[in-house]
Amino acid sequence: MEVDQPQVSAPGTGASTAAIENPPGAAPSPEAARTSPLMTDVARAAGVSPMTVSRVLNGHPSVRPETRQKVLEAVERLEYRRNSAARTLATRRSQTIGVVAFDSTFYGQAACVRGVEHAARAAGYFVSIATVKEVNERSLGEASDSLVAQSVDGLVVVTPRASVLEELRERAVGVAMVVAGGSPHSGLPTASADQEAGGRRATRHLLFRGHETVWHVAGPEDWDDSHGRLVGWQSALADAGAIEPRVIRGDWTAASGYQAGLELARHRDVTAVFVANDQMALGVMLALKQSGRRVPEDVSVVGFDDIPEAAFFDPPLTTIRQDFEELGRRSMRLLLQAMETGSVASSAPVIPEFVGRLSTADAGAVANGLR
Amino acid sequence: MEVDQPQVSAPGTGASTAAIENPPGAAPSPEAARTSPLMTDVARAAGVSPMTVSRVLNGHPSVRPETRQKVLEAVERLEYRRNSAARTLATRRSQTIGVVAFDSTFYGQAACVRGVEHAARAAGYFVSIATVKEVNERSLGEASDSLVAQSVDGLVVVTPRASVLEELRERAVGVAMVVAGGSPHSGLPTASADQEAGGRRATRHLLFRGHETVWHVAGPEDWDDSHGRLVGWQSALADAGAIEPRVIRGDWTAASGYQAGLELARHRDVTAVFVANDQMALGVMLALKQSGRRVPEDVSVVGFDDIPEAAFFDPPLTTIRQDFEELGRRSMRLLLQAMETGSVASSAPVIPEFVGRLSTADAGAVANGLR
DNA sequence: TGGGCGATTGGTAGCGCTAACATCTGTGCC
DNA sequence: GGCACAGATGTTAGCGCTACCAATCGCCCA
Repeated sequence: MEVDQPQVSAPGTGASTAAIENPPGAAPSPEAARTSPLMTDVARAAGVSPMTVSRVLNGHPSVRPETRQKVLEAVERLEYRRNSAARTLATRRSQTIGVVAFDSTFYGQAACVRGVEHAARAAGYFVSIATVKEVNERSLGEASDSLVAQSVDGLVVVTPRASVLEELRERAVGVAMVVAGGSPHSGLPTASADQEAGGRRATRHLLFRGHETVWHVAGPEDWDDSHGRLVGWQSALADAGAIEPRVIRGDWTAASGYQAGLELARHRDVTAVFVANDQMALGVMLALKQSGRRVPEDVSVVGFDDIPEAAFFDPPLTTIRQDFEELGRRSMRLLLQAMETGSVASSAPVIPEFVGRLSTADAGAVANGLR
Repeated sequence: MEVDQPQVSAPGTGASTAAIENPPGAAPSPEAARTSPLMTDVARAAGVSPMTVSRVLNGHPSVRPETRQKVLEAVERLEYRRNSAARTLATRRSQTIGVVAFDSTFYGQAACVRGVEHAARAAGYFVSIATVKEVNERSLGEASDSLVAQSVDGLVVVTPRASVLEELRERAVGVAMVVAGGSPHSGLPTASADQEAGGRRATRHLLFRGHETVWHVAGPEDWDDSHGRLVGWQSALADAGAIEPRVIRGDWTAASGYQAGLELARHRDVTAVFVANDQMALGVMLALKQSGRRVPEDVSVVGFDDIPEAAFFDPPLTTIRQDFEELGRRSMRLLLQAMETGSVASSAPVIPEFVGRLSTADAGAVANGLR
């Protein structure tokens, strides 16, 4: 059988027949720019080979300045945009990093994702996000799968629960991966804040103010942050020889804080409470006040996070500030490192900062000039 | 430039050199499957052609069930993942939609982005996000460019200011684009909430309660939402024949609300305030209270948005609820439509809902049992 | 003055997938 | 029984870019 050799597409014979009759340099006719220009078009316009265009666009050093100039002008003139799919296919790198995040309106999570995103863009990466409604192996796995399917170059997992990551490491083989938040003991490079130090700081503040002991409204049991803050609280109590009241659990929402506040109000001896986040502290304070306990005169309250609204609660909330964006930035830095070197060192935990406001007072002191 | 460097993470570096002498022909060692399997591999494993594998994976109808089964099993067995860059290159569709959003911690924006994301994933699309720090032509343009460079199939712009979109339409040629939030008059398909109706509702509520007039703390002038709420307030006032007090401007933050509250406190005749969002309302209330004005006994306050914390402000805030996630979902629906049909109809604005709580009282009524 | 070296540039061959055809079954019908 | 026809599968040729190597050029030193 005769194999008729199909027309070898000689360079210059370009694909589009229409383009042939369109002399270069002509004013862009309305019909002309049907499809967006290709690297070949730029090359032709600049009088160089496609390869040279590629080199210019990739910042390759050995291109003569004037050649580079010509190419850049052609790029400008044709409004050329490199096709990233083709680039990804050829280089096996997508210039995209994936973010797996817990889908919540919690300030901290959102701010952290923001930090990652900005750092990524600053480093020249695109960002693809997948949020999960529940934090468990399966959902995180699916999310990371979908990101890996997009061939991301790296993965930042913003998760409250590091224990859940074991399996993820296996699913996302070949992709650099770091964790933001969570405990730094996950076996993966992690950027985290020292929750325990924060919890200790909050508790000590209340103890120093003369309170015999400090109650604690904790977050969900399965969050590393909850755990850290609780442990910090316990250790500060132990150091001071104070008795440890029963822990009350919330779910981070103001509503759960309100419930916790109602329960606290039933105990006549409560004078100081460390609440594991600001939203819950808001609820706690409302419940306390509605139960006839003044804040801070009767009960002092310390929150955690320092969300932007905390300074405008009534009373303004004493709290522990976390820099979530910084956390995001750090994890991105870690990821860049991991992608380049394969290194796996976690960065040292950030120490949260104490922010004194008006929701705390000395024990037993019916404040006079506090408000 | 360096090629893939299979950095063995094991501490014992000596082991890696030994691995080089790994003789060929040995049983599939753990080292073997260096690269991920290709469609060709699946095809071979299933005893069919690559094209058939492709068809199965794309849900093409004309594949015999048993063939499909064989292929799926092979896919499973080899843990095959389709390379999306290659797919994108071949199909010219990336299965990714881009989201351009204003980079803020504002609850509404974040919730809206979430809504988009979930709807997108439900529809089988990846989501790539670019946030901008400032809302102007240039920054939005850059963000959308970077998304378009990723060859997204569609674009959702979550913007507070629709006027800024003119230029965007030209830059993102060939990409379907819709707007979430903003005014519905941008010339682009838009999913929005009826801010004006919300503002009117809030103002009327206060008027009905017997207040002679209602003051307004507005958002930034250049946000469509601010404008709509303000117009609603004005129209309700006009309808009632009430005089229109001077507008006080904030920037959405609680801090700016606090400043506004301080100013309001200087006017002895203020008995009712409609604040353009809940965060500012929080600040307003604190300033009012610190200035010796009780809420709601002396001054009634209505917010806007119904953020999750609003119910736990002190007093719990009467407000206008917006369903931001629904907004996101709607804009995604619009986008899918636009991508399929090229249609450009905006969806009807959602009407925000009134939520009565304790921050409002009848004019002049020194409430007894309100708390 | 010739060979060699580095800096520049070009050609070729894919990256992994799918659209569009070509081919091969099996079926129903006259 | 042969032919049209549809369903199931295979073959070919790119999608737009870059890695790799080859070719070319200028310039230096012996």
